[in-house]
Amino acid sequence: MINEKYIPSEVEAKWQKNWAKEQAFSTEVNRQRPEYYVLEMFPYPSGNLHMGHVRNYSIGDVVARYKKMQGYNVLHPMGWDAFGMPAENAAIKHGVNPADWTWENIANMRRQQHQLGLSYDWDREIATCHVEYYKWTQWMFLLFYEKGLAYKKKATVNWCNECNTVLANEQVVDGCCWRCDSIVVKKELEQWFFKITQYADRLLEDLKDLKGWPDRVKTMQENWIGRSTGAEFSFDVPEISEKISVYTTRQDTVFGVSYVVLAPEHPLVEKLIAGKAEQAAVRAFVDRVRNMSEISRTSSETEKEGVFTGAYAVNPFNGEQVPIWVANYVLVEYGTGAVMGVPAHDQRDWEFAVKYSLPKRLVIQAPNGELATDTMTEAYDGPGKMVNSGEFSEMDNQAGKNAICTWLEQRGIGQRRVNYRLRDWLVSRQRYWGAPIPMIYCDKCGVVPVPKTDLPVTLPQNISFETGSVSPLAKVEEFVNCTCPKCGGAARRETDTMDTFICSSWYYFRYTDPRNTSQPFDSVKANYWMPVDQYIGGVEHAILHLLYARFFTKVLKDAGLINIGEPFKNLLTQGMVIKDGSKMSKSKGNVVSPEEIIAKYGADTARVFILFAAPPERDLEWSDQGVEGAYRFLGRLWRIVGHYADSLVNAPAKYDVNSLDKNGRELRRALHVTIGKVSDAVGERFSFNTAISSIMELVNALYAFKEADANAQPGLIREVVSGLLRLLAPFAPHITEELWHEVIAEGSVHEQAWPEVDLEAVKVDEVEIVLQINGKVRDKIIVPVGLNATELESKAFEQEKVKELLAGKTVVKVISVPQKLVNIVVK
RNA sequence: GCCCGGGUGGCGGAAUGGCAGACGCGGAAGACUCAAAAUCUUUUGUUGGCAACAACGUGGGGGUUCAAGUCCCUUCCCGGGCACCA
Repeated sequence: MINEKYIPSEVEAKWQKNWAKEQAFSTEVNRQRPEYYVLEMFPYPSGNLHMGHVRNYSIGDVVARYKKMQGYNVLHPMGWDAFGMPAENAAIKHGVNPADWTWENIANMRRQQHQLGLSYDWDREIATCHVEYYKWTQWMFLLFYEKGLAYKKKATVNWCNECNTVLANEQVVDGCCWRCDSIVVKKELEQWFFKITQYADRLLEDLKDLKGWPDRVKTMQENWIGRSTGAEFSFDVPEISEKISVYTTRQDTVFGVSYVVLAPEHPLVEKLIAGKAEQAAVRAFVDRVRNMSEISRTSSETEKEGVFTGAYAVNPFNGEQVPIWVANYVLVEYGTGAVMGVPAHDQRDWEFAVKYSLPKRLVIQAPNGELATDTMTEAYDGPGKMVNSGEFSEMDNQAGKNAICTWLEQRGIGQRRVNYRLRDWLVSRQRYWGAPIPMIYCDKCGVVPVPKTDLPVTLPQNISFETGSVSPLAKVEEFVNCTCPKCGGAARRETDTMDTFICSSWYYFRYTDPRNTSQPFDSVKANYWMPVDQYIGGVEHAILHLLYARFFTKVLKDAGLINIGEPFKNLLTQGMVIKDGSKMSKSKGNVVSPEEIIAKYGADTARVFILFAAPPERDLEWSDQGVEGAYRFLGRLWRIVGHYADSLVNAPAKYDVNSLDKNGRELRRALHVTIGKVSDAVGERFSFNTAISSIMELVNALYAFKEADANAQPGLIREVVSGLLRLLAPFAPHITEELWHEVIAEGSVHEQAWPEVDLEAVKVDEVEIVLQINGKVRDKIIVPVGLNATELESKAFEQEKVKELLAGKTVVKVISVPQKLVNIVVK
């Protein structure tokens, strides 16, 4: 018997318990059915779900449930990105144990996820801080090391004073720390790196195959990788018997070089100025630039400044001596740390030359032939004909680029070169709460990897947290001191932990085989499920996580562990949840707590609202009244099904469709039109908002039917309600389950097949045709379906209103579109 | 500066080149009620008109087309990404 009033808390708790008991969403490899892997980015266990999570999981849950009803074997797991700074900060601030803090947060957030009624296979839950997980993260590190992809080097690295640790380039946003926003400084440190640059080309190339990714994300990755092609060659510096190697993409302009510039950190600077009058000035300049912050140093707004070294280099193309400068706009990390200056054809060089009165020489003439350095006001970087370029003069500059390279290669003084903006991934962190890097330092044997059989390297408990610049693990004697696996002598452990982005770079593989104790995952299982068919998360990971995960996947493929090269086939980047015009945040005080909303309206309402209020990729404006609307809609559904409950329970499963009257046929048509619309919206377009609006229309149609026809055929009502509940089930899983159970059948609505359109039901025998005169709607007529253009036209001219409006006018043209409209053009 | 998104009623948002504003919110009216809430029904782009109806209307300006929110050109505004990468 259906309760008169819809009380979500009762319905939802009941079914959540039931699904948990039945393990309704557990999955195994099954080759009888097509597989489908839907994944939402796993959360950091901060303690509470926020609306962004609710949105993320609601979207994923709709996809998972829909695919399941379509007959797919669906994998839909959940876990925790559980290592990271907040746990450690809580430890420092409140003296709690990071592990305890993390596990408590996980427990709370898991409880909140249960309240949302998400269809996860909870047997596959993982947490990256669990020793059975990070053991395999360490295994991955060793794999990278074996493959020569993990190495240690001393380098200038990004350091965050607030977080007391180094950061990867990807984690520096506008010169600030991605996590705490404080200014990042440079430090010279010996650190572990992953050789992601070795995969730069493939990471770039394979973007083309990611048809299911938003262009925006692909473009961002493309920019980040920043591939360029050009030439590298040397300028001789006879006075010190050295060469300065430069990289350029504009080798076609080599005859226009009027100076060579080094980065302040370039290793040759000291040698060049040794004993020269310029020595003091150059050193002062270099010191000043080095002390500039990263932000002002790399901003294109910063004025180009430089200083002459007093030394000269020889242009190998024309033998000219050109001055060597040091300037702030040259970066030591990119290319060779030295560039050739061609003021006429590079805007930066132009500005620099103007400031220091360096000569400009035109070597590319524009197609209109009007360029001259005296009349130019800025550099010309367009295409053209090479001039003043010796044997290359008169060549098209594109062809010239090639010819110059060939010239260099033939003489052995240079070659074609590809360069990337992407740098290797700095993966060490001077923090406690992360996976320890499984490396050992032995005085005799040097750097020795921990044997895989000795894993895991366990994080010690009972550790004291004081702020300082050494890694917390370095202070734990029992952890640091160990024996060398090679010689058995006394040795020390690496005390840095891994960047947590390593943990999240392979978790989607672990889900495919989460309890494996002998390997990170079984290849057969991973190959069955992978790639992830639909990945869903925020666009803020467009570069970070999504680039690292792609890198990992390629390395694992090369290592023979899997047979796919890309982890995520389709990517949906959801928009933010906004309130009062800005992102929900504690500091803005505009946070709406999911738990409160669920307590007041239920999870179904929260889900329906959040999916209905905006398309998934766009930002979503939170509206309390909108939530009320979603709640009202579910109430309306509840009541209309309740109204028909008696006849539904006794309804026949089959009935004679031909016996329906006009109202009945229309209702049945509404059902099947809705099935078509919702299937298209959910399955093809991820347009959940319009899917829900179509379902709302069907409910409205049911109310209209009730008003019009008191004696409904039970068979028809059953067909409609059964279809309606199945259509809504992925969105509002609890209420549909309850109603299904009460009025349709014993089993779960979520085990049912997705409804199919009956084309017969959708057919109509009359259509409305719009009559336009000069493109303006003047009348509408109902005509039998299938009239051709000519028949329609004559019908149109028969209309009294049309005749009236045409009186005294000349018909110029008539456009007649069957099933749609007739447009009469008159003068 | 460059590259992506986006600009549609009072609001969130719909519209394979073919009736702009589906659906929801908000507003108005009616029914039920002693009354209110809840619910159900009707209505609701703007302007003019008692009305039938007409004109206007998708950031601005041009264009293509019988027909443009949708295609093309141009311009403005908002959001995001990249930005001395040679």
